[in-house]
Amino acid sequence: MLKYALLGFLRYQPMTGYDLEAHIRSSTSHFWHARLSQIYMTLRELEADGWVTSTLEPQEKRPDRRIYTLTEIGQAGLREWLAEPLTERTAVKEPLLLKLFFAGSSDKQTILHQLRLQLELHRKHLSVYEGELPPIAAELLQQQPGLQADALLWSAARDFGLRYERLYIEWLEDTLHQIENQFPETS
Amino acid sequence: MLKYALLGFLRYQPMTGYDLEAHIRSSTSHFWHARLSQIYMTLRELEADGWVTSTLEPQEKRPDRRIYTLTEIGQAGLREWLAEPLTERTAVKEPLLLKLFFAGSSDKQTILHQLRLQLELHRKHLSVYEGELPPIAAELLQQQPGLQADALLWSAARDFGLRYERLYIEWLEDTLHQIENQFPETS
DNA sequence: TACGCCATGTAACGGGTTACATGATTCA
DNA sequence: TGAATCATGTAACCCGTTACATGGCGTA
Repeated sequence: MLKYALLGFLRYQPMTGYDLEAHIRSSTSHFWHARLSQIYMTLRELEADGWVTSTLEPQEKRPDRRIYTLTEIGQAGLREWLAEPLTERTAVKEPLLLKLFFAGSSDKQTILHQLRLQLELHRKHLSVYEGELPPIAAELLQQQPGLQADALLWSAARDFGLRYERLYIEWLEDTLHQIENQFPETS
Repeated sequence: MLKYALLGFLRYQPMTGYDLEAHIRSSTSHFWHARLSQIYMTLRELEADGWVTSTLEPQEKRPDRRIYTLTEIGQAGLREWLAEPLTERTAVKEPLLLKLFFAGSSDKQTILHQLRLQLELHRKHLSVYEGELPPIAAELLQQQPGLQADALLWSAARDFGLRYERLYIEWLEDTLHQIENQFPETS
């Protein structure tokens, strides 16, 4: 699926793998992320399949920049993927819940400690998240008018992320209270 | 991580891979799932590491049942994992959001259609979910008293799943309205 | 002086999915 | 008659992570 994220960003403008990573981090990372190494590998594969082409821009005292451009074939591939509906819901995989589920014989304080740590992490994340109006996306909007439709979808995706973080925090708070009050003390 | 789910269930009683799959499906599947093939492979690995042992229970006209039992080493491994806190939040990976994010140049009706399909899937899932009081877990509770602490945690995990589904549905409804009203018609 | 940014990649490994293979029993 | 349940597994593949390798520039 990463390949479609890359194609999606390349539709706006040609870019390097490094640039793509920055775009992903600053705008889709709340629902889709990737490591640089994987981005570089995937770009190679896309090029091998003819979905993108690359040119080398020489640089001194720094590795040459390899700039990727979307081809006709790549555009068609992206369009096809976009048109294809997802016919299943995506299953959740949440390690914290797995651990909590089996923690019945753990020490009460250990469980509370773990949940409080997660609460802290999620609160921090939410506050960062709330503070950002995705800067790279904003830049794109200024450069290219006619992306209002895109902007609407971007904000819908962002909204999901915010709601999710709030849910997570509320659930942690409620669960902490429940465990504080109802979980048996270790005897 | 699957291995800890298997150990977690084996702590209650010895079981076959097939049984474990049923337990997972009926109680953790909303936040952790696995295919049978993966379960069988993982059990082999656990046995090779000495975390479980297995005995063959002969059956006629059906493959023999291989019953797995948790060892001391396995119990210690599980305990250790339970004590280890998760020091990061788990990143979300949601294909629907990725697709939506890049759908700016798609046809309005195509987008609406995809979101409506997801809404249907999530509503169906929620109604099934709300209807189930995990039967296998309930059985365990009857057989083994002293699992009230476990039951509290099970219901907390279940609660997360329910909230998540409700959030997803609300977000889909809101997003559908927004797109219906504000997304430009394809000209 | 040390950390973060820029900029590219390779190699080994891990976890998970899909497809394949077998086949009787039970229930609608 | 056909689908679901019981019951086990193997092999190929795919996606992703971690670790390794290189190294100058700007800034605190």
